[in-house]
Amino acid sequence: MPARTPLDANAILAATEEILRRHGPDKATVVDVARALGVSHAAVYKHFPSKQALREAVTRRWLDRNRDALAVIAADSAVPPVQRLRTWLHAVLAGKQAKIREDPELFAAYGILAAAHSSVATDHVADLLGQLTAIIADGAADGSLRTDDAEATARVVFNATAKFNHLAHAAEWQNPGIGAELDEVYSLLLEGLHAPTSP
Amino acid sequence: MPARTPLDANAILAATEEILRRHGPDKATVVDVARALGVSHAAVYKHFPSKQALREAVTRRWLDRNRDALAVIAADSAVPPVQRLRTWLHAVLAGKQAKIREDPELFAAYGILAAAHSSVATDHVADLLGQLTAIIADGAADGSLRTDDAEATARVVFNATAKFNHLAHAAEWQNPGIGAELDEVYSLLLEGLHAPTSP
DNA sequence: CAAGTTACAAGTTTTGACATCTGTTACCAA
DNA sequence: TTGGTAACAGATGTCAAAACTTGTAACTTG
Repeated sequence: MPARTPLDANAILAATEEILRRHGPDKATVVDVARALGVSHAAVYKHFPSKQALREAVTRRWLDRNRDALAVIAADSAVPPVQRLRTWLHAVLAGKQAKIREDPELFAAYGILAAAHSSVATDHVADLLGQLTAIIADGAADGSLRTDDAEATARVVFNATAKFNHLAHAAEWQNPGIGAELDEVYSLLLEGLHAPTSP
Repeated sequence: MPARTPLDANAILAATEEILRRHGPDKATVVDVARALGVSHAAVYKHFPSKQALREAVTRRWLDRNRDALAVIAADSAVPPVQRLRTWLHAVLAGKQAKIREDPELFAAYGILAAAHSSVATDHVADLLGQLTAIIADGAADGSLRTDDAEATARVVFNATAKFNHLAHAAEWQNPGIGAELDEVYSLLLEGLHAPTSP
């Protein structure tokens, strides 16, 4: 009995996301996904070589949605780079906070998947670093930011704000003061600690 | 049959550490600790009110050893505050890296314990922040560091170096470039990103 | 009475038989 | 050939019974 509706990769990903939301990452099975789609689980294996590949694909889709939302901020040349940097750093944090609030189960699921399949996570970090590099290069171009190497500086800024962008700190993002802490780090990064040599 | 050697809290803590090293945090039982000491498990309960209290005590001892080593660096007034800050930040990282290298099992065990009994962890963070505040206050006093509020600035520096001090990032500390990354963050914190207003 | 013991209730973990899941293969239909 | 099925072996997960762990209490000894 062939399928009524043609099964495509996107439908599988959407169903997987729904199963993940309902069952959590540990209890979500390929059989569950297939049942939700009204097919046998072997049909899913025609589109994805393994359960791991399916999970990676679904994680990548989720991270890419986030990346695209951030890209809009990073590329908004109407906003001065210094302010855009601040907005972008806050948006990275706020986007993840929103995911936690909206759907903690799904967020936890993605957290586990992202940690397990590291190429997905490292690719995402590379995407974000690209956006950050663009903002910093814009600042260097208009003279508002000081840097020798926008890419290297982007890495440093990303490392210095790890508490506000790395999934390992998700528990601390519930704290109401977290946004203010990010602002403080942002300010110190901009201005520096060193006393002026000629006051 | 009373004990030959008098059982004291310190002996229990040392035995617990050994059991933790051998069995890991999930499988280490109070009975194991008592057996290693040649007593019944009820004897251990004469010294510690609960298993949780025993675990906290052993974790606290471990963290305090670290704290004391760092305190020597933080209080070394022979070293200029700016340099002392750099040395201290590296020492926080290096101390934990050394623990991982020496005894990964025990480190993982302590990581789990510290995460579970959060008052132990928050107390330790408060200790470290106290040391960092002292360094920054010294810098403010001799004019080498710029700050309105040494305690607030210490918090910001600690947050900005979370990748190099927070246990959640332990896996990344294996990376050989991690020390260089810390140096880059340290440099950016000192100097700032902003272009000088009057060049 | 200080420092330990044995004995035990309540809760938690291990065990081992059973069920489910993953991934593959051989097959079917448009 | 593309898109599906059914049946299967081996790995993994589940569940109830048995074993162990925690924490307490009543007891023993110098």
